[in-house]
Amino acid sequence: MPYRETEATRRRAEERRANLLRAARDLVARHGFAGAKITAIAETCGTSVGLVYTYFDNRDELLATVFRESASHELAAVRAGTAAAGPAPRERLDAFIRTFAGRALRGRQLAWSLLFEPVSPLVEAERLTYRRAYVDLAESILRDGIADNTFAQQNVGLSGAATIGAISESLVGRLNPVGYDGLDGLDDTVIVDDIVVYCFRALSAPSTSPAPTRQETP
Amino acid sequence: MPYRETEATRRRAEERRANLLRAARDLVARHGFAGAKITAIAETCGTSVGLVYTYFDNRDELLATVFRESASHELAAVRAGTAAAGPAPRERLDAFIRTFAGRALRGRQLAWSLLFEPVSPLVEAERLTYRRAYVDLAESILRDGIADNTFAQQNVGLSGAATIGAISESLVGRLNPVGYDGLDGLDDTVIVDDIVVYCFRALSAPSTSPAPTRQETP
DNA sequence: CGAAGAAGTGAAACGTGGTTCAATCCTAGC
DNA sequence: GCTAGGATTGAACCACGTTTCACTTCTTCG
Repeated sequence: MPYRETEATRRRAEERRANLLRAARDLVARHGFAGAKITAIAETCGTSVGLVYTYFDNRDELLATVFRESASHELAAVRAGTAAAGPAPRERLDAFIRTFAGRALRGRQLAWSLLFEPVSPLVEAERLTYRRAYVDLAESILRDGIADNTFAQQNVGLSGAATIGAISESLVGRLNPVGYDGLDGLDDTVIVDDIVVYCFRALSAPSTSPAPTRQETP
Repeated sequence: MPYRETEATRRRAEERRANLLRAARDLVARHGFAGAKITAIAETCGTSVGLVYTYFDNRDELLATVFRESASHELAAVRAGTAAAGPAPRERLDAFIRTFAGRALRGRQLAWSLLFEPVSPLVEAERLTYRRAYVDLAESILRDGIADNTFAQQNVGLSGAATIGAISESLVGRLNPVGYDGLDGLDDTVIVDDIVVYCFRALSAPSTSPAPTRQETP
């Protein structure tokens, strides 16, 4: 019985798979999911079209994997940024928004693809999962902030979703490859600052509502 | 020279066109834009596939027309609902949100299609226009409210977008045909009430303390 | 080396809708 | 009724990516 799977072959296979994923990720980050065509992926990493199908059942599954990897990377970054701000809800919310918005504006095509680009249902399901994760993160900050009176008493679930919505919608214009943007001409940092202001006002108790942090002048 | 265009023929043609549009509208309201296939449209109003192309250049243009009609109808309804509330910014904002959210929740598939369903770039352009119109409407309420001190001094453009985003995102879960919804189990009216609360908090001046740090950006 | 069988190739088949167009049906005016 | 020319039909066509699969190349081990 010749041929046996061995360390070398397994490693090579994993490498191949990783290569395909990397190629796909790059294409997505450059041209969106629509641009990640099987032929393009194969070509990018110098293999044949058919090979892709020995590593992935079909395109959707491949794209879903790409989505998962990219999105979880982003989520981890936002979580890290938030955690780095310490335990105080005020600082955590500030960091959350700035990390999220900042990263999105720095990698626009990717952010747009992850947040808004039309995708197949399978990938959309993946997106829903991550959207939930962001809402959850916002909610947990919110809950802590309500407990210590930083934020007003409120429907946490709704406020979480609404806040993610407010942030996203404020960014769509800038991220969309074919933009509309009623916010043209404004500097990115101004936008982010104003998003922070908006969210703090939206979540804080009217009576206490303190000025948000890190307010540099434009 | 036999055959001449006449009143009767013209009327019949317009009727045909209107029929096609109505069929398409119904299909969109029932199955989304993806469900409005040319064959389905033709079948629905008992004509041939080919005929569609004597009335519309191509599918995208037809769908864009459908979008325009449906969206402008919705927009008009929201405008009317808002106007009916009188001149006071507080009541206008309240009416705006309730009309918008209420209609969306009453016609979910249509609302979802108009707001979120993946569509071709041509239709997406149409969507952008209407989204802008809603943002504009929100902005005008906001501006008036700032003038009479109902609302806080703020970046009107951003707050308008963010507010539309907050409302939309709070609704996606309920509208999405394949839902995620972290807000399951809550009653529609509760949701709408809480959206109103959220938006008012987001836009209103803190009752006691004066305007926040960052002054309005034009 | 040679056999067993996995890895890899890429051209052709497929699926899905939109779009065309030659053939046919109608309508208006004589 | 007849004709010119528009209205209507629907099967064939096309576009375009995805997926398959018969074939070739490579890897392992006795």
